[in-house]
Amino acid sequence: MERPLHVAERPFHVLGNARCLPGISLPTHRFKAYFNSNYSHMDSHSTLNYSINGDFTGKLFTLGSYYLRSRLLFVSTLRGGGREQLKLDMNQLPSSSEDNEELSHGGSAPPRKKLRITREQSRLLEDSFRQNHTLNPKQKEALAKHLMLRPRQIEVWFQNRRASCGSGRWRLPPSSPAFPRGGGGGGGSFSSADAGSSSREGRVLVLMMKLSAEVKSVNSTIRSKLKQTEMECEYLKRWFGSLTEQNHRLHREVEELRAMNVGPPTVTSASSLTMCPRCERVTTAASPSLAIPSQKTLPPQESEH
DNA sequence: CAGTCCTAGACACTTACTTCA
DNA sequence: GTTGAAGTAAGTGTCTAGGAC
Repeated sequence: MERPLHVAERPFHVLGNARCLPGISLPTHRFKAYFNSNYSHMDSHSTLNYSINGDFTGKLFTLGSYYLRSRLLFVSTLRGGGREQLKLDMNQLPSSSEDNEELSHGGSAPPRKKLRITREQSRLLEDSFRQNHTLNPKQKEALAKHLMLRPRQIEVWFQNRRASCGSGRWRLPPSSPAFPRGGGGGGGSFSSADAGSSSREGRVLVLMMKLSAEVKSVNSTIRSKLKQTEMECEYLKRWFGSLTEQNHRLHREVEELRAMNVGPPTVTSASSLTMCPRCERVTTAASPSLAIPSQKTLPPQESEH
């Protein structure tokens, strides 16, 4: 069943964007990333041939789009001018025992499991990161093989690692130590190679300046958030004061009405109340001017004081 | 050569899982 | 045992460079 396809056949040529499909959809490169990540032991082209049968093989050119839901691959094709959707059950793919284990969840998306990278893996990744903050595909593949991880996991680790040391806005020199992270992993110590460097002081100085700038930035963020919280607190205090005052006023009115002793209170029957669907105000049919603000009424604005 | 389409990689932001106090 | 915070693997949306046509 499996046969290598000529490159010119371009089985994954997408005529439309996968995003045009409803539900969970993947653009092409994401689908490939997913496939390579989870089915790296198989060739994606031949897998499609295997799964969809020989009849479909000839139609691979006309793939419209595809998307994944759980482990189901939906392939939208363009046959005879009309759209047709094929459902490819990945459960039927020849897969490893690990995959089969994951797939035994009755079709629903399995709970997201979190991989914990071992210390040794982390150390090697840190070493690699220290040498280069980005990986080319070959390096990624080699590292993945060496660490017994999926290439996608290496990719994600490097992305997160870059993000954790300055969001990629600035880069450490290739031989500089990575930032130490909470909980360790040994990322913060100099290697023997660094110790022998003649420009070590200079790099340390640069690193300290960058750290200082980062600290200033973080402090600034904290200050602005604190300021915002203070303003919100002040606002809520004023609102509370306003409501308290309103409450007192209403109590006084009730007392005054009781003092007037105007006979039995006239209770408005529920049937005579109407609610405006737009402003959600409850009014009586007789006196729409006595509108009662609903609970969704916004708190008083700054300008009201 | 310019324009268009597609791919793949990167980043920012977010979510969700795990660990630990 | 429970809970909340912190750390972090992974998901998602978007942008961009580069190659093919």
